[in-house]
Amino acid sequence: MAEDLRDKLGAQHLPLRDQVLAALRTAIIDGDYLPGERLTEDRLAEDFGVSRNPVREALRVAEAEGFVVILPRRGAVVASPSSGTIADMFAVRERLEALAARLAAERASAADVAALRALLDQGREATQRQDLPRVAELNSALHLRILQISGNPWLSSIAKSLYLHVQWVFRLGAAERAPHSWAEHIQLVDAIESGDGDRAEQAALAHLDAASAAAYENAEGGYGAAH
Amino acid sequence: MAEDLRDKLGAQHLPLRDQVLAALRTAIIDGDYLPGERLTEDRLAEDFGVSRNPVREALRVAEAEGFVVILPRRGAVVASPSSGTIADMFAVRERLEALAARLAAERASAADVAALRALLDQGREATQRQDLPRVAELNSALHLRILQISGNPWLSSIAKSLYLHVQWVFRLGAAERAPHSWAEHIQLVDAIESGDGDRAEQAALAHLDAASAAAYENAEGGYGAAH
DNA sequence: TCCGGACAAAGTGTATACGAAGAACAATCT
DNA sequence: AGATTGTTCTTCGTATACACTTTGTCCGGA
Repeated sequence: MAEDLRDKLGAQHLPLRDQVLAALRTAIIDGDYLPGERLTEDRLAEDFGVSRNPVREALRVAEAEGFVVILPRRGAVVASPSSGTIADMFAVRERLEALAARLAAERASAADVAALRALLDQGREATQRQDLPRVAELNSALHLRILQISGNPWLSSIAKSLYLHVQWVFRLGAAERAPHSWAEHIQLVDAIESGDGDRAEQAALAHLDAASAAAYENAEGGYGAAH
Repeated sequence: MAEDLRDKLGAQHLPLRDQVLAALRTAIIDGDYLPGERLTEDRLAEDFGVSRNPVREALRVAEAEGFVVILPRRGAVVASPSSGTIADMFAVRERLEALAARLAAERASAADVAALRALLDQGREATQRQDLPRVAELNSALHLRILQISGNPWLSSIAKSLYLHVQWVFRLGAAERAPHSWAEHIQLVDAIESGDGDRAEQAALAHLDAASAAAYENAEGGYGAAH
């Protein structure tokens, strides 16, 4: 048993615990494991075809990242993001991405800007094709790229983590909302290219405000689970 | 062997891994383990008087928190914060604590303000006594309290983590710089009490700017290690 | 019926041992 | 000297064992 998944995972030469962590994260984000669901070590070990050790190590990190909650002597359960934390997450993201936009504007090379423009083009195209999953993917890619261009590793890693959680909440809320106006993205990249930090920061703030409003409205109904 | 430390740690009923993690963190922050130093599992297990399992789990979390770097098949070494990351950390902290100050101003209860005032008093007193360690401790307590009052768990946990790293860098830089002007703290608490979010945010920014400048100047000489 | 305690089951927390594989370093050989 | 080969250290993953908690169940008695 368990050979099937192990082979699938074991193809690469990454430590198993990292593969388990990645698999666990995506399983949670994709809703395969729902908020409140119990994650016993044995069960996860079997699901991923590994022994308890890699699972345990992955669980500790997942806890630190906020995807699971571990109760002493009781084990792990999938965390339950409440609608309160959506607002909290966006409040933090807004500050962080505004800073990222400013730094990116101040530091972006021509190649950086070109890469952003390329993403913008692909996004426009995907939007026309109504390929929503692809648009969402490009949306993430754009934001992550700006983070990277900012050159601040702390900013980058923290915002990346927040971004994952935002995606998680979105997935749970069934509504696959049409990703927020691509026009805002264009203004943001324009601002970054101009090298004007203030302008870039304002553009980021405006974008995040709009996204936050939409997200909050979308999630208002509640998104199941979470007892 | 190892019974001595185990007894010391095992007094409470927290999972061993958490105790190991806490001990590891403080050991790194206090400079007992220096940047670049190699941390083999066996060695840590012996140092803390536990088996390798809790150590491994603690190491993974410590890696996620940025205190150690794990090289596949090579093991863990204490991370080496460079002077570049000091500036990066302060850039993020500035945004985050500004937000925290604003939220705290908007949400602080009378009891919250009273608690802050109490810390302020103790700080003034400790400053007069020239009890620098105590002042540093109160300084942390004040910032952490404001974070907590902000009521945003994401903000709180992220900033807390950043704060630990800032302390770490400070400890490494031998100079136990006189903690930045307590007067700035008073202005910050005044602003929070007033309930004026803008004013609180400005006060936080001013404080962080000053602290950042001092820290950067202090660390400029370089603080050993960091290859 | 409802309460309370004994009892069993499940699962975590920790320790230990073992084998495989990678990395670093020393010794050896050409 | 330079390349190659071994040796050693250590991580990585597996397996196993066992104590201890928590939880749930069952049963007898008020």
